[in-house]
Amino acid sequence: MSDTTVTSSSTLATDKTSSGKQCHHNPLVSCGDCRLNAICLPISLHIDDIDKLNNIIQRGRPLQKGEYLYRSGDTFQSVYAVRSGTVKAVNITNDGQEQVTGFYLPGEVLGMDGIAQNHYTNSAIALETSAVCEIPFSRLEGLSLQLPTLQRHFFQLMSREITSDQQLITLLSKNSADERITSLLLSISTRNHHRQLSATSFRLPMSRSDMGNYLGLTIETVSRVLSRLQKNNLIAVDKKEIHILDMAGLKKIANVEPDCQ
Amino acid sequence: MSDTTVTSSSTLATDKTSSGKQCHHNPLVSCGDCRLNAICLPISLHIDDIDKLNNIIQRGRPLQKGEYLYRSGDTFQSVYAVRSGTVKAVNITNDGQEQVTGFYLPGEVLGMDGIAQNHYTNSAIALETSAVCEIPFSRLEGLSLQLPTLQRHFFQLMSREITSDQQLITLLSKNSADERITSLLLSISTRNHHRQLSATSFRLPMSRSDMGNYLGLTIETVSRVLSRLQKNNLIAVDKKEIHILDMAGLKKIANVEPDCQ
DNA sequence: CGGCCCGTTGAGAACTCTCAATCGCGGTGG
DNA sequence: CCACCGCGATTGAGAGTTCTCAACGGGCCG
Repeated sequence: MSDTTVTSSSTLATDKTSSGKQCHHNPLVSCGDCRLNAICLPISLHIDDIDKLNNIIQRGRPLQKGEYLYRSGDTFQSVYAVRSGTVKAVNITNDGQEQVTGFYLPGEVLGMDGIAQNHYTNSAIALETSAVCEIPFSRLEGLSLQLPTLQRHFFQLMSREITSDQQLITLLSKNSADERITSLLLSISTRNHHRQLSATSFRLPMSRSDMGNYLGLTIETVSRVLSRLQKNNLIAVDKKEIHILDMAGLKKIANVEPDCQ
Repeated sequence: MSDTTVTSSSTLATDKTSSGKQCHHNPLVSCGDCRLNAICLPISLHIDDIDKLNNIIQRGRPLQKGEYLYRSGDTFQSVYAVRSGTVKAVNITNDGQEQVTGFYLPGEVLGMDGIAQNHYTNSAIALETSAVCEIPFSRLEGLSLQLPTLQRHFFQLMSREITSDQQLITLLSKNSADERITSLLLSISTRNHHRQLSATSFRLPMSRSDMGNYLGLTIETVSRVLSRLQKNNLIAVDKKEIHILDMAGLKKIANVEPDCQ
Protein backbone atom coordinates (compact mmCIF):
# COMPACT_ATOMS: atom_id res chain seq x y z
CA MET A 1 0.00 0.00 0.00
CA SER A 2 2.84 2.38 0.68
CA ASP A 3 5.34 3.74 -1.77
CA THR A 4 7.27 0.64 -2.56
CA THR A 5 7.71 0.52 -6.27
CA VAL A 6 9.11 3.93 -6.95
CA THR A 7 12.31 3.81 -8.94
CA SER A 8 12.14 7.30 -10.29
CA SER A 9 15.42 8.97 -10.97
CA SER A 10 13.96 12.39 -10.48
CA THR A 11 15.35 14.80 -7.98
CA LEU A 12 12.89 14.34 -5.18
CA ALA A 13 13.28 17.24 -2.88
CA THR A 14 10.18 18.74 -1.39
CA ASP A 15 8.04 16.17 0.34
CA LYS A 16 6.68 18.32 3.10
CA THR A 17 3.21 17.06 2.43
CA SER A 18 1.85 13.97 4.08
CA SER A 19 2.91 10.80 2.37
CA GLY A 20 0.61 8.18 0.95
CA LYS A 21 -1.96 8.20 -1.79
CA GLN A 22 -3.87 11.26 -0.66
CA CYS A 23 -1.84 14.09 -2.10
CA HIS A 24 -1.38 14.28 -5.87
CA HIS A 25 1.58 16.59 -5.63
CA ASN A 26 3.44 13.83 -3.87
CA PRO A 27 6.03 12.57 -6.33
CA LEU A 28 6.33 9.24 -4.53
CA VAL A 29 2.93 7.90 -5.47
CA SER A 30 3.26 5.06 -7.98
CA CYS A 31 0.80 4.37 -10.77
CA GLY A 32 -0.64 1.46 -8.81
CA ASP A 33 -1.45 3.71 -5.87
CA CYS A 34 -2.42 6.82 -7.83
CA ARG A 35 -6.06 7.70 -7.48
CA LEU A 36 -6.08 8.67 -11.16
CA ASN A 37 -5.11 5.26 -12.48
CA ALA A 38 -8.68 4.52 -13.49
CA ILE A 39 -8.68 7.38 -16.00
CA CYS A 40 -5.00 7.75 -16.84
CA LEU A 41 -2.74 5.69 -19.10
CA PRO A 42 -2.78 2.56 -16.88
CA ILE A 43 -6.51 1.97 -17.40
CA SER A 44 -7.25 -1.76 -17.22
CA LEU A 45 -3.63 -2.81 -17.40
CA HIS A 46 -2.73 -5.87 -15.33
CA ILE A 47 -1.11 -5.14 -12.00
CA ASP A 48 2.23 -6.49 -13.15
CA ASP A 49 2.03 -4.37 -16.25
CA ILE A 50 1.16 -1.26 -14.28
CA ASP A 51 4.37 -1.85 -12.36
CA LYS A 52 6.32 -2.06 -15.59
CA LEU A 53 4.76 1.16 -16.78
CA ASN A 54 5.37 2.75 -13.42
CA ASN A 55 9.04 1.85 -13.64
CA ILE A 56 9.64 3.94 -16.74
CA ILE A 57 7.78 6.97 -15.43
CA GLN A 58 9.71 9.87 -13.98
CA ARG A 59 8.25 12.29 -11.49
CA GLY A 60 9.99 15.58 -10.96
CA ARG A 61 9.29 18.60 -8.84
CA PRO A 62 5.98 20.37 -9.41
CA LEU A 63 5.76 23.09 -12.02
CA GLN A 64 4.98 26.58 -10.81
CA LYS A 65 2.30 28.68 -12.44
CA GLY A 66 3.52 29.96 -15.80
CA GLU A 67 6.40 27.50 -15.98
CA TYR A 68 6.99 25.68 -19.27
CA LEU A 69 6.83 21.90 -19.36
CA TYR A 70 8.26 21.99 -22.87
CA ARG A 71 8.49 24.53 -25.66
CA SER A 72 7.48 24.47 -29.28
CA GLY A 73 10.51 23.30 -31.24
CA ASP A 74 12.11 21.38 -28.38
CA THR A 75 13.26 17.87 -29.25
CA PHE A 76 10.49 15.44 -28.47
CA GLN A 77 11.39 12.96 -25.78
CA SER A 78 8.44 12.33 -23.54
CA VAL A 79 4.72 12.54 -23.17
CA TYR A 80 3.34 13.78 -19.87
CA ALA A 81 0.43 12.79 -17.68
CA VAL A 82 -0.94 15.53 -15.45
CA ARG A 83 -1.12 14.40 -11.85
CA SER A 84 -2.31 17.64 -10.27
CA GLY A 85 -3.02 21.15 -11.44
CA THR A 86 -3.67 22.14 -15.04
CA VAL A 87 -1.48 22.53 -18.10
CA LYS A 88 -2.34 24.35 -21.32
CA ALA A 89 -0.96 23.50 -24.75
CA VAL A 90 -0.21 26.46 -26.99
CA ASN A 91 0.43 26.44 -30.71
CA ILE A 92 2.62 29.28 -32.04
CA THR A 93 1.70 30.54 -35.50
CA ASN A 94 4.12 31.69 -38.16
CA ASP A 95 3.40 35.30 -37.35
CA GLY A 96 3.97 34.81 -33.64
CA GLN A 97 0.42 34.58 -32.39
CA GLU A 98 -0.47 31.98 -29.78
CA GLN A 99 -3.37 29.56 -30.04
CA VAL A 100 -4.38 27.52 -27.01
CA THR A 101 -5.19 24.06 -28.36
CA GLY A 102 -6.07 22.32 -25.14
CA PHE A 103 -6.34 22.30 -21.35
CA TYR A 104 -5.06 19.21 -19.63
CA LEU A 105 -6.50 18.25 -16.24
CA PRO A 106 -5.27 15.51 -13.87
CA GLY A 107 -5.28 12.09 -15.51
CA GLU A 108 -4.94 13.56 -19.01
CA VAL A 109 -1.91 13.07 -21.23
CA LEU A 110 -0.26 15.66 -23.44
CA GLY A 111 2.70 15.95 -25.76
CA MET A 112 1.62 13.55 -28.49
CA ASP A 113 1.91 16.33 -31.06
CA GLY A 114 5.68 15.93 -30.89
CA ILE A 115 5.82 12.37 -32.19
CA ALA A 116 5.34 13.16 -35.86
CA GLN A 117 8.30 15.45 -36.37
CA ASN A 118 10.38 14.55 -33.32
CA HIS A 119 9.84 18.11 -32.12
CA TYR A 120 6.99 19.50 -30.10
CA THR A 121 4.74 21.71 -32.20
CA ASN A 122 3.07 23.11 -29.08
CA SER A 123 4.40 24.65 -25.92
CA ALA A 124 3.00 23.38 -22.63
CA ILE A 125 2.58 25.81 -19.75
CA ALA A 126 1.33 25.24 -16.21
CA LEU A 127 -1.76 27.30 -15.37
CA GLU A 128 -1.25 26.69 -11.66
CA THR A 129 1.11 24.66 -9.53
CA SER A 130 1.04 21.31 -11.27
CA ALA A 131 2.68 17.92 -10.96
CA VAL A 132 3.23 15.72 -13.99
CA CYS A 133 4.44 12.22 -14.69
CA GLU A 134 7.03 12.17 -17.44
CA ILE A 135 6.83 9.13 -19.71
CA PRO A 136 9.93 8.81 -21.90
CA PHE A 137 8.56 7.94 -25.30
CA SER A 138 11.29 5.59 -26.46
CA ARG A 139 10.75 3.48 -23.36
CA LEU A 140 7.01 3.62 -23.80
CA GLU A 141 7.45 2.42 -27.38
CA GLY A 142 9.62 -0.43 -26.21
CA LEU A 143 7.19 -1.45 -23.52
CA SER A 144 4.32 -1.21 -25.99
CA LEU A 145 6.01 -3.84 -28.13
CA GLN A 146 5.90 -6.21 -25.14
CA LEU A 147 2.48 -5.29 -23.81
CA PRO A 148 -0.21 -5.37 -26.50
CA THR A 149 -2.68 -3.85 -24.07
CA LEU A 150 -0.42 -0.87 -23.52
CA GLN A 151 0.07 -0.40 -27.25
CA ARG A 152 -3.68 -0.47 -27.67
CA HIS A 153 -4.15 2.04 -24.87
CA PHE A 154 -1.70 4.44 -26.32
CA PHE A 155 -3.32 4.21 -29.73
CA GLN A 156 -6.62 4.95 -28.01
CA LEU A 157 -5.10 7.85 -26.13
CA MET A 158 -3.91 9.43 -29.35
CA SER A 159 -7.23 8.74 -30.99
CA ARG A 160 -8.96 10.50 -28.12
CA GLU A 161 -6.75 13.53 -28.70
CA ILE A 162 -7.81 13.46 -32.35
CA THR A 163 -11.51 13.27 -31.57
CA SER A 164 -11.33 16.01 -28.97
CA ASP A 165 -9.43 18.24 -31.38
CA GLN A 166 -12.12 17.59 -33.96
CA GLN A 167 -14.79 18.45 -31.42
CA LEU A 168 -13.06 21.78 -30.95
CA ILE A 169 -12.89 22.29 -34.71
CA THR A 170 -16.63 21.79 -34.89
CA LEU A 171 -17.20 24.11 -31.95
CA LEU A 172 -15.13 26.87 -33.54
CA SER A 173 -16.65 26.41 -36.95
CA LYS A 174 -20.31 26.11 -36.11
CA ASN A 175 -21.11 27.59 -32.73
CA SER A 176 -21.79 31.04 -31.35
CA ALA A 177 -19.90 32.64 -28.50
CA ASP A 178 -22.56 31.56 -26.00
CA GLU A 179 -22.41 27.99 -27.22
CA ARG A 180 -18.62 27.88 -27.10
CA ILE A 181 -18.36 29.24 -23.56
CA THR A 182 -21.14 26.97 -22.35
CA SER A 183 -19.50 23.94 -23.97
CA LEU A 184 -16.23 24.69 -22.25
CA LEU A 185 -17.93 25.03 -18.88
CA LEU A 186 -19.71 21.72 -19.39
CA SER A 187 -16.52 20.03 -20.54
CA ILE A 188 -14.71 21.06 -17.38
CA SER A 189 -17.72 20.08 -15.31
CA THR A 190 -17.77 16.62 -16.86
CA ARG A 191 -14.07 16.07 -16.47
CA ASN A 192 -14.25 17.14 -12.83
CA HIS A 193 -17.11 14.76 -12.29
CA HIS A 194 -15.06 11.89 -13.70
CA ARG A 195 -12.45 12.69 -11.10
CA GLN A 196 -15.03 12.43 -8.32
CA LEU A 197 -15.19 16.19 -7.97
CA SER A 198 -18.25 18.39 -8.04
CA ALA A 199 -19.83 18.84 -11.45
CA THR A 200 -21.59 22.01 -10.37
CA SER A 201 -19.05 23.96 -8.32
CA PHE A 202 -15.48 24.40 -9.44
CA ARG A 203 -12.72 26.85 -10.02
CA LEU A 204 -11.69 27.65 -13.55
CA PRO A 205 -7.96 27.01 -13.77
CA MET A 206 -7.45 29.38 -16.70
CA SER A 207 -7.76 33.12 -17.21
CA ARG A 208 -10.40 34.78 -19.34
CA SER A 209 -7.69 35.39 -21.86
CA ASP A 210 -6.90 31.67 -22.10
CA MET A 211 -10.58 30.81 -22.41
CA GLY A 212 -11.03 33.32 -25.20
CA ASN A 213 -7.90 32.24 -26.98
CA TYR A 214 -8.96 28.59 -26.83
CA LEU A 215 -12.47 29.37 -28.06
CA GLY A 216 -11.55 31.90 -30.72
CA LEU A 217 -13.09 34.83 -28.84
CA THR A 218 -11.82 38.05 -27.29
CA ILE A 219 -11.70 38.41 -23.54
CA GLU A 220 -14.41 41.03 -23.73
CA THR A 221 -16.75 38.55 -25.37
CA VAL A 222 -15.91 35.89 -22.78
CA SER A 223 -16.66 38.34 -20.02
CA ARG A 224 -19.91 39.45 -21.60
CA VAL A 225 -21.13 35.91 -22.14
CA LEU A 226 -20.34 34.87 -18.58
CA SER A 227 -22.18 37.95 -17.32
CA ARG A 228 -25.15 37.11 -19.51
CA LEU A 229 -25.25 33.49 -18.35
CA GLN A 230 -25.19 34.74 -14.79
CA LYS A 231 -27.93 37.29 -15.41
CA ASN A 232 -30.10 34.50 -16.77
CA ASN A 233 -29.52 32.44 -13.61
CA LEU A 234 -27.74 29.64 -15.44
CA ILE A 235 -24.51 30.03 -13.49
CA ALA A 236 -23.06 32.05 -10.66
CA VAL A 237 -19.70 33.59 -11.37
CA ASP A 238 -17.26 34.95 -8.85
CA LYS A 239 -14.00 35.55 -10.64
CA LYS A 240 -12.80 32.04 -11.42
CA GLU A 241 -15.30 30.30 -9.18
CA ILE A 242 -18.19 28.83 -11.14
CA HIS A 243 -21.43 27.44 -9.77
CA ILE A 244 -23.72 25.79 -12.24
CA LEU A 245 -27.28 26.64 -11.28
CA ASP A 246 -29.18 25.21 -14.26
CA MET A 247 -27.38 22.25 -15.78
CA ALA A 248 -30.24 21.41 -18.15
CA GLY A 249 -30.38 24.99 -19.34
CA LEU A 250 -26.67 25.02 -20.07
CA LYS A 251 -26.86 21.75 -21.99
CA LYS A 252 -29.67 23.16 -24.03
CA ILE A 253 -27.54 26.15 -24.98
CA ALA A 254 -24.57 23.92 -25.80
CA ASN A 255 -26.74 21.65 -27.95
CA VAL A 256 -25.87 18.64 -25.81
CA GLU A 257 -28.30 15.80 -25.22
CA PRO A 258 -29.80 16.40 -21.76
CA ASP A 259 -28.82 12.93 -20.48
CA CYS A 260 -25.35 13.14 -21.96
CA GLN A 261 -22.34 13.60 -19.72
CA MET B 1 8.06 -5.90 -60.66
CA SER B 2 4.65 -7.25 -61.50
CA ASP B 3 1.84 -8.00 -59.14
CA THR B 4 3.25 -10.96 -57.33
CA THR B 5 2.56 -10.40 -53.70
CA VAL B 6 -1.11 -9.64 -53.79
CA THR B 7 -3.08 -11.83 -51.44
CA SER B 8 -6.00 -9.53 -51.04
CA SER B 9 -9.28 -11.20 -50.32
CA SER B 10 -11.22 -8.38 -51.85
CA THR B 11 -13.62 -8.98 -54.69
CA LEU B 12 -11.50 -7.89 -57.58
CA ALA B 13 -13.77 -7.48 -60.52
CA THR B 14 -13.18 -4.53 -62.78
CA ASP B 15 -9.66 -4.44 -64.08
CA LYS B 16 -10.30 -2.90 -67.43
CA THR B 17 -7.44 -0.50 -66.94
CA SER B 18 -3.93 -1.35 -67.95
CA SER B 19 -2.09 -3.38 -65.36
CA GLY B 20 1.13 -2.38 -63.69
CA LYS B 21 2.14 0.48 -61.48
CA GLN B 22 0.78 3.30 -63.58
CA CYS B 23 -2.88 3.44 -62.65
CA HIS B 24 -3.83 4.14 -59.04
CA HIS B 25 -7.30 2.81 -59.45
CA ASN B 26 -5.82 -0.58 -60.22
CA PRO B 27 -6.57 -2.75 -57.19
CA LEU B 28 -3.72 -5.13 -57.99
CA VAL B 29 -0.88 -2.75 -57.23
CA SER B 30 0.95 -3.84 -54.08
CA CYS B 31 2.49 -1.45 -51.57
CA GLY B 32 5.94 -2.22 -52.93
CA ASP B 33 4.91 -1.15 -56.42
CA CYS B 34 2.61 1.73 -55.45
CA ARG B 35 3.96 5.07 -56.49
CA LEU B 36 2.65 6.52 -53.22
CA ASN B 37 4.77 4.32 -50.97
CA ALA B 38 7.19 7.15 -50.31
CA ILE B 39 4.52 9.23 -48.61
CA CYS B 40 2.06 6.57 -47.38
CA LEU B 41 2.20 4.24 -44.41
CA PRO B 42 5.12 2.13 -45.75
CA ILE B 43 7.60 5.04 -45.62
CA SER B 44 11.09 3.71 -44.93
CA LEU B 45 9.95 0.21 -44.02
CA HIS B 46 12.27 -2.58 -45.14
CA ILE B 47 11.24 -4.38 -48.29
CA ASP B 48 10.37 -7.54 -46.40
CA ASP B 49 8.29 -5.51 -43.97
CA ILE B 50 6.49 -3.73 -46.77
CA ASP B 51 5.46 -7.13 -48.02
CA LYS B 52 4.13 -8.06 -44.60
CA LEU B 53 2.16 -4.83 -44.50
CA ASN B 54 0.98 -5.38 -48.03
CA ASN B 55 -0.32 -8.79 -47.09
CA ILE B 56 -2.80 -7.46 -44.56
CA ILE B 57 -4.10 -4.71 -46.82
CA GLN B 58 -7.36 -5.19 -48.66
CA ARG B 59 -8.21 -3.40 -51.87
CA GLY B 60 -11.81 -3.30 -52.97
CA ARG B 61 -13.62 -1.73 -55.84
CA PRO B 62 -13.37 2.05 -56.17
CA LEU B 63 -15.84 4.27 -54.37
CA GLN B 64 -18.15 6.36 -56.50
CA LYS B 65 -18.63 10.05 -55.83
CA GLY B 66 -20.81 10.53 -52.77
CA GLU B 67 -20.38 6.96 -51.59
CA TYR B 68 -19.64 6.37 -47.90
CA LEU B 69 -16.45 4.61 -46.89
CA TYR B 70 -17.79 4.33 -43.35
CA ARG B 71 -20.38 6.11 -41.29
CA SER B 72 -20.27 7.83 -37.93
CA GLY B 73 -21.23 5.23 -35.36
CA ASP B 74 -20.12 2.21 -37.39
CA THR B 75 -17.98 -0.28 -35.53
CA PHE B 76 -14.36 0.58 -36.06
CA GLN B 77 -12.42 -2.11 -37.88
CA SER B 78 -9.99 -0.53 -40.31
CA VAL B 79 -8.08 2.55 -41.20
CA TYR B 80 -7.90 3.50 -44.86
CA ALA B 81 -5.19 4.86 -47.11
CA VAL B 82 -6.40 6.83 -50.11
CA ARG B 83 -4.89 5.52 -53.34
CA SER B 84 -6.70 7.74 -55.81
CA GLY B 85 -9.37 10.38 -55.64
CA THR B 86 -10.32 12.34 -52.53
CA VAL B 87 -12.25 11.48 -49.38
CA LYS B 88 -13.71 13.90 -46.86
CA ALA B 89 -14.23 13.18 -43.17
CA VAL B 90 -17.40 14.61 -41.66
CA ASN B 91 -18.24 15.00 -38.00
CA ILE B 92 -21.95 14.95 -37.11
CA THR B 93 -22.97 17.20 -34.23
CA ASN B 94 -25.62 16.43 -31.63
CA ASP B 95 -28.08 18.65 -33.41
CA GLY B 96 -27.49 17.01 -36.77
CA GLN B 97 -25.19 19.53 -38.40
CA GLU B 98 -22.21 18.29 -40.38
CA GLN B 99 -18.66 19.54 -39.94
CA VAL B 100 -16.01 18.59 -42.47
CA THR B 101 -12.89 17.85 -40.42
CA GLY B 102 -10.54 16.91 -43.21
CA PHE B 103 -9.85 16.19 -46.85
CA TYR B 104 -7.74 13.12 -47.59
CA LEU B 105 -5.71 12.98 -50.80
CA PRO B 106 -3.80 10.01 -52.23
CA GLY B 107 -1.22 8.70 -49.79
CA GLU B 108 -3.07 10.02 -46.75
CA VAL B 109 -4.63 7.83 -44.08
CA LEU B 110 -7.97 8.33 -42.39
CA GLY B 111 -10.14 6.58 -39.84
CA MET B 112 -7.93 6.94 -36.77
CA ASP B 113 -10.74 8.74 -34.97
CA GLY B 114 -12.46 5.38 -34.51
CA ILE B 115 -9.76 3.79 -32.36
CA ALA B 116 -10.65 5.50 -29.09
CA GLN B 117 -14.22 4.34 -28.78
CA ASN B 118 -14.21 1.42 -31.20
CA HIS B 119 -16.69 3.35 -33.30
CA TYR B 120 -16.00 5.92 -35.98
CA THR B 121 -16.88 9.40 -34.81
CA ASN B 122 -16.71 10.71 -38.38
CA SER B 123 -18.28 9.61 -41.60
CA ALA B 124 -16.02 9.33 -44.64
CA ILE B 125 -17.41 10.19 -48.07
CA ALA B 126 -15.77 10.05 -51.49
CA LEU B 127 -15.66 13.44 -53.23
CA GLU B 128 -14.95 11.78 -56.58
CA THR B 129 -14.27 8.28 -57.79
CA SER B 130 -11.70 7.07 -55.29
CA ALA B 131 -9.75 3.93 -54.53
CA VAL B 132 -8.66 3.12 -51.00
CA CYS B 133 -6.52 0.51 -49.29
CA GLU B 134 -8.26 -0.97 -46.29
CA ILE B 135 -5.95 -1.77 -43.38
CA PRO B 136 -7.68 -3.96 -40.78
CA PHE B 137 -6.67 -2.42 -37.49
CA SER B 138 -6.38 -5.57 -35.42
CA ARG B 139 -3.92 -6.97 -37.92
CA LEU B 140 -2.05 -3.69 -38.06
CA GLU B 141 -1.80 -3.78 -34.28
CA GLY B 142 -0.45 -7.32 -34.39
CA LEU B 143 2.08 -6.48 -37.05
CA SER B 144 3.11 -3.38 -35.14
CA LEU B 145 4.07 -5.58 -32.19
CA GLN B 146 6.50 -7.42 -34.47
CA LEU B 147 7.79 -4.45 -36.46
CA PRO B 148 8.96 -1.61 -34.22
CA THR B 149 9.37 0.59 -37.25
CA LEU B 150 5.76 0.10 -38.21
CA GLN B 151 4.60 0.86 -34.70
CA ARG B 152 6.65 4.02 -34.79
CA HIS B 153 5.21 4.99 -38.16
CA PHE B 154 1.70 4.54 -37.03
CA PHE B 155 2.32 6.61 -33.92
CA GLN B 156 3.73 9.28 -36.21
CA LEU B 157 0.77 9.03 -38.54
CA MET B 158 -1.65 9.64 -35.67
CA SER B 159 0.53 12.45 -34.39
CA ARG B 160 0.42 14.06 -37.80
CA GLU B 161 -3.37 13.91 -37.70
CA ILE B 162 -3.24 15.65 -34.33
CA THR B 163 -0.94 18.42 -35.53
CA SER B 164 -2.96 19.02 -38.68
CA ASP B 165 -6.18 19.17 -36.65
CA GLN B 166 -4.52 21.69 -34.38
CA GLN B 167 -3.43 23.72 -37.39
CA LEU B 168 -7.06 23.84 -38.45
CA ILE B 169 -8.08 24.89 -34.94
CA THR B 170 -5.65 27.77 -35.15
CA LEU B 171 -6.87 28.70 -38.62
CA LEU B 172 -10.50 28.77 -37.49
CA SER B 173 -9.76 30.62 -34.31
CA LYS B 174 -7.39 33.30 -35.51
CA ASN B 175 -7.73 33.88 -39.25
CA SER B 176 -10.02 35.84 -41.52
CA ALA B 177 -11.98 34.39 -44.41
CA ASP B 178 -9.29 35.43 -46.90
CA GLU B 179 -6.58 33.80 -44.83
CA ARG B 180 -8.54 30.59 -44.41
CA ILE B 181 -9.31 30.17 -48.09
CA THR B 182 -5.76 31.02 -49.07
CA SER B 183 -4.38 28.54 -46.54
CA LEU B 184 -6.56 25.78 -47.94
CA LEU B 185 -5.43 26.52 -51.48
CA LEU B 186 -1.80 26.47 -50.41
CA SER B 187 -2.30 23.25 -48.46
CA ILE B 188 -3.71 21.50 -51.50
CA SER B 189 -0.97 22.97 -53.65
CA THR B 190 1.71 21.66 -51.32
CA ARG B 191 0.18 18.22 -51.06
CA ASN B 192 -0.10 18.00 -54.84
CA HIS B 193 3.51 19.04 -55.16
CA HIS B 194 4.56 16.24 -52.81
CA ARG B 195 2.83 13.83 -55.15
CA GLN B 196 4.85 15.15 -58.11
CA LEU B 197 1.88 17.11 -59.42
CA SER B 198 1.72 20.77 -60.28
CA ALA B 199 1.75 23.13 -57.34
CA THR B 200 0.22 25.93 -59.39
CA SER B 201 -2.50 24.31 -61.49
CA PHE B 202 -4.94 21.85 -60.07
CA ARG B 203 -8.55 20.94 -59.74
CA LEU B 204 -10.28 21.38 -56.39
CA PRO B 205 -11.82 18.03 -55.54
CA MET B 206 -14.44 19.52 -53.25
CA SER B 207 -17.44 21.81 -53.73
CA ARG B 208 -17.65 25.35 -52.46
CA SER B 209 -19.98 24.02 -49.82
CA ASP B 210 -17.38 21.55 -48.56
CA MET B 211 -14.71 24.24 -48.55
CA GLY B 212 -16.91 26.57 -46.55
CA ASN B 213 -17.99 23.89 -44.16
CA TYR B 214 -14.37 22.89 -43.52
CA LEU B 215 -13.27 26.49 -43.02
CA GLY B 216 -16.21 27.66 -40.96
CA LEU B 217 -17.55 29.94 -43.72
CA THR B 218 -20.68 30.13 -45.82
CA ILE B 219 -20.53 29.27 -49.50
CA GLU B 220 -21.23 32.89 -50.35
CA THR B 221 -18.15 33.99 -48.47
CA VAL B 222 -16.06 31.30 -50.16
CA SER B 223 -17.28 32.48 -53.52
CA ARG B 224 -16.65 36.11 -52.75
CA VAL B 225 -13.13 35.49 -51.49
CA LEU B 226 -12.21 33.43 -54.55
CA SER B 227 -13.57 36.19 -56.77
CA ARG B 228 -11.58 38.76 -54.85
CA LEU B 229 -8.36 36.74 -55.10
CA GLN B 230 -8.95 36.44 -58.81
CA LYS B 231 -9.64 40.14 -59.20
CA ASN B 232 -6.34 40.85 -57.50
CA ASN B 233 -4.51 38.57 -59.94
CA LEU B 234 -3.44 36.14 -57.26
CA ILE B 235 -5.25 33.18 -58.79
CA ALA B 236 -7.33 32.29 -61.82
CA VAL B 237 -10.54 30.45 -61.06
CA ASP B 238 -12.64 28.49 -63.50
CA LYS B 239 -15.13 26.53 -61.50
CA LYS B 240 -13.02 23.99 -59.70
CA GLU B 241 -9.89 24.62 -61.75
CA ILE B 242 -7.37 26.75 -59.89
CA HIS B 243 -4.27 28.39 -61.30
CA ILE B 244 -1.99 30.07 -58.83
CA LEU B 245 -0.61 33.21 -60.43
CA ASP B 246 1.18 34.77 -57.48
CA MET B 247 2.44 32.18 -55.02
CA ALA B 248 4.37 34.70 -52.95
CA GLY B 249 1.32 36.91 -52.70
CA LEU B 250 -0.83 34.04 -51.50
CA LYS B 251 1.72 33.02 -48.89
CA LYS B 252 1.80 36.58 -47.66
CA ILE B 253 -1.96 36.55 -47.19
CA ALA B 254 -1.84 33.17 -45.46
CA ASN B 255 0.92 34.34 -43.11
CA VAL B 256 3.22 31.58 -44.30
CA GLU B 257 6.96 32.02 -44.51
CA PRO B 258 7.77 32.68 -48.19
CA ASP B 259 10.28 29.82 -48.40
CA CYS B 260 8.03 27.41 -46.57
CA GLN B 261 6.30 24.63 -48.41
C1' DC C 1 0.44 55.09 -2.80
C1' DG C 2 1.21 54.18 -7.65
C1' DG C 3 1.68 50.88 -11.15
C1' DC C 4 0.21 46.82 -13.17
C1' DC C 5 -2.56 43.04 -14.44
C1' DC C 6 -7.00 41.07 -14.90
C1' DG C 7 -11.64 41.56 -15.62
C1' DT C 8 -15.97 44.16 -16.66
C1' DT C 9 -18.84 47.23 -19.33
C1' DG C 10 -20.11 50.51 -23.11
C1' DA C 11 -20.28 52.40 -27.95
C1' DG C 12 -19.26 52.14 -32.59
C1' DA C 13 -17.00 49.61 -36.42
C1' DA C 14 -16.08 45.60 -39.15
C1' DC C 15 -16.58 41.26 -40.81
C1' DT C 16 -19.36 37.56 -42.07
C1' DC C 17 -24.03 35.83 -42.37
C1' DT C 18 -28.74 35.76 -44.12
C1' DC C 19 -31.90 36.36 -47.60
C1' DA C 20 -32.71 36.95 -52.35
C1' DA C 21 -32.06 37.16 -57.29
C1' DT C 22 -29.53 35.50 -61.16
C1' DC C 23 -26.57 32.65 -64.10
C1' DG C 24 -24.83 28.45 -66.31
C1' DC C 25 -24.69 23.72 -66.84
C1' DG C 26 -26.45 19.01 -67.20
C1' DG C 27 -30.14 15.94 -67.30
C1' DT C 28 -34.99 14.90 -68.44
C1' DG C 29 -39.01 14.76 -70.90
C1' DG C 30 -42.37 16.59 -74.10
C1' DC D 1 -34.71 19.83 -80.65
C1' DC D 2 -35.87 22.63 -77.15
C1' DA D 3 -38.16 23.84 -72.84
C1' DC D 4 -37.86 22.93 -68.16
C1' DC D 5 -35.99 21.77 -63.82
C1' DG D 6 -32.51 21.18 -60.26
C1' DC D 7 -28.13 22.08 -58.56
C1' DG D 8 -23.96 24.60 -57.78
C1' DA D 9 -22.05 28.95 -57.94
C1' DT D 10 -21.99 34.02 -58.11
C1' DT D 11 -23.34 38.59 -56.74
C1' DG D 12 -25.93 42.19 -54.15
C1' DA D 13 -28.15 44.43 -50.02
C1' DG D 14 -29.14 44.53 -45.39
C1' DA D 15 -28.79 42.41 -40.71
C1' DG D 16 -26.37 40.49 -36.85
C1' DT D 17 -22.63 38.94 -34.06
C1' DT D 18 -18.29 39.74 -32.56
C1' DC D 19 -14.32 42.81 -32.54
C1' DT D 20 -11.97 47.13 -31.53
C1' DC D 21 -11.20 50.92 -28.81
C1' DA D 22 -11.87 53.01 -24.57
C1' DA D 23 -12.89 53.81 -19.75
C1' DC D 24 -13.12 51.99 -15.28
C1' DG D 25 -12.83 48.97 -10.98
C1' DG D 26 -10.46 45.87 -7.92
C1' DG D 27 -6.67 43.19 -6.19
C1' DC D 28 -1.74 42.61 -5.64
C1' DC D 29 2.92 44.10 -4.96
C1' DG D 30 6.85 46.93 -4.74
